[in-house]
Amino acid sequence: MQTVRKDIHNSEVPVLCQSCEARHQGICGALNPEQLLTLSKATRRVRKDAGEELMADAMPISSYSNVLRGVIKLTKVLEDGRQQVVGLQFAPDLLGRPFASESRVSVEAASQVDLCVIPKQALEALMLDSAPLEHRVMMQALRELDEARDWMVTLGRKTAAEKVASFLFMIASHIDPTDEEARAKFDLPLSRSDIADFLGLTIETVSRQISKLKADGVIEIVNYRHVTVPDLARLRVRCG
Amino acid sequence: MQTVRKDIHNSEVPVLCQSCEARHQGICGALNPEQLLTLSKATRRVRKDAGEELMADAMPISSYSNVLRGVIKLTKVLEDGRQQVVGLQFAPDLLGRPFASESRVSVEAASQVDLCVIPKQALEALMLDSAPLEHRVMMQALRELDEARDWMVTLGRKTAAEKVASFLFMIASHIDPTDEEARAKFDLPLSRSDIADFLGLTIETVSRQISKLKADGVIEIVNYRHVTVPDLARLRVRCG
DNA sequence: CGGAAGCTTGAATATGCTCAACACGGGTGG
DNA sequence: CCACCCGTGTTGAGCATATTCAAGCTTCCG
Repeated sequence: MQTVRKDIHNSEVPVLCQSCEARHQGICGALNPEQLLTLSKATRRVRKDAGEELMADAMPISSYSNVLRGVIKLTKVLEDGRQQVVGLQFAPDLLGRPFASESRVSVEAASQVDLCVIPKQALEALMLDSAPLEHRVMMQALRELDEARDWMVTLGRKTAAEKVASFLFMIASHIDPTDEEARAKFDLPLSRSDIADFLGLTIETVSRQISKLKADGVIEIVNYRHVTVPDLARLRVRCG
Repeated sequence: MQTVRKDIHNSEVPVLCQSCEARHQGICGALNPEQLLTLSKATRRVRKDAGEELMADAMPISSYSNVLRGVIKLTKVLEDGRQQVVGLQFAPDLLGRPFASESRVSVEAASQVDLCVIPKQALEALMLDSAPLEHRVMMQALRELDEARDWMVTLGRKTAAEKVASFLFMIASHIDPTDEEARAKFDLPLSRSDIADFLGLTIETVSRQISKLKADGVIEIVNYRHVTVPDLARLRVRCG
């Protein structure tokens, strides 16, 4: 049962935003109805399929996007084609490097996604105007920095088995943020190839380690993508 | 020949700040003399030797610090002792995770450092008050995020040889930011052990790769720490 | 039913690690 | 002033882990 949340001046809240899941989360939560109205005049909702590129590395940025649904992957590529996933973004994250004219990563839809696209100018103007908004954008950047540093430990110091366990554990806690002792059930938002690029491994190694976790009864796999973890704590101890 | 820079109301600029190298850089550059005066009443200068720990992981934070001289390393440690350096900070960076009650990394002086220590309360109060200050802090966070992501590519996808070359290239460009075609000469701010922890390698592998670069004439080593790079472009191509 | 894409499994190989010995340089004390 | 010692760095040999290359298997779709 879903009810529309009440704003103080709900009549002033743009129609599109009234039913938006992200209205009170992410950056929009920092805006008053008036600011929301200004912003909403410039935004548009877009759906993208898995695999579509939203922004290329080193290309000019013309817009930010709110992630409303689905998973986005940020990647970097070496000249010879070696690829590394450097970040994953979920709803209600804001997409786009604030205050940069060029993207420093390539941005791609990992699953089907819904986005609320915001022109660069519009959001940056509003940020100069609204300290709470800028603050929220900063808090997201800081959270991403924490996550990146956590991941550096995984990339630099964990074994293949620990890397794969860490990845599964991260997805499990992100998608299904129940208790650590609980059972979890979810669909992997990434292909084996994406997981490999995220972990700095080959797809074969990822596959072998997943098979091993399955053989050891730590996870159950149906249909490649669908995973069940009977006991998250048992997965947790495999993360190193 | 060093001259003291003129502020509009130089008389109002605190004595300590007047001769401070970082006065117009880092976060202090975003402050007017009045704000600087308020802040300076709470700060104190501290010198730390290489190896001293400034902040422990998961411990409460009571202060921020401006790095005035030297190199700081941010590390994370796994339960079994495996260590990963997740960031390096140079002058005039601000030390300390903004708006967090606990540190998420362990902070250690990699060389002898001079710091300007700022109580947590004082800086955060000023940030709420001054959008330009908060903006500058955000810009640093975003730069650190960019750097972390660049480093994830190195950790995840580069060979040992490329990792070591990348590290030397990064230090060379940071310490001696001359042209890429130029000759560079500098002291390594990190021990072999720190370099290994930064690159996700062992000290033996780091040593071997440095020896190889030396044998190939890409770098010259005097005295372990002191490095000369006759041609940065030749080092650059080894970074992958 | 056939084909393609994505995934798994196996065998051989290479890259970086472990363990161990040794070298260098700086400081200390006889 | 030299001998010694300790921390730090280098080098070598054997080994383990993850990669490469190759084949075969699922699942999805036409």
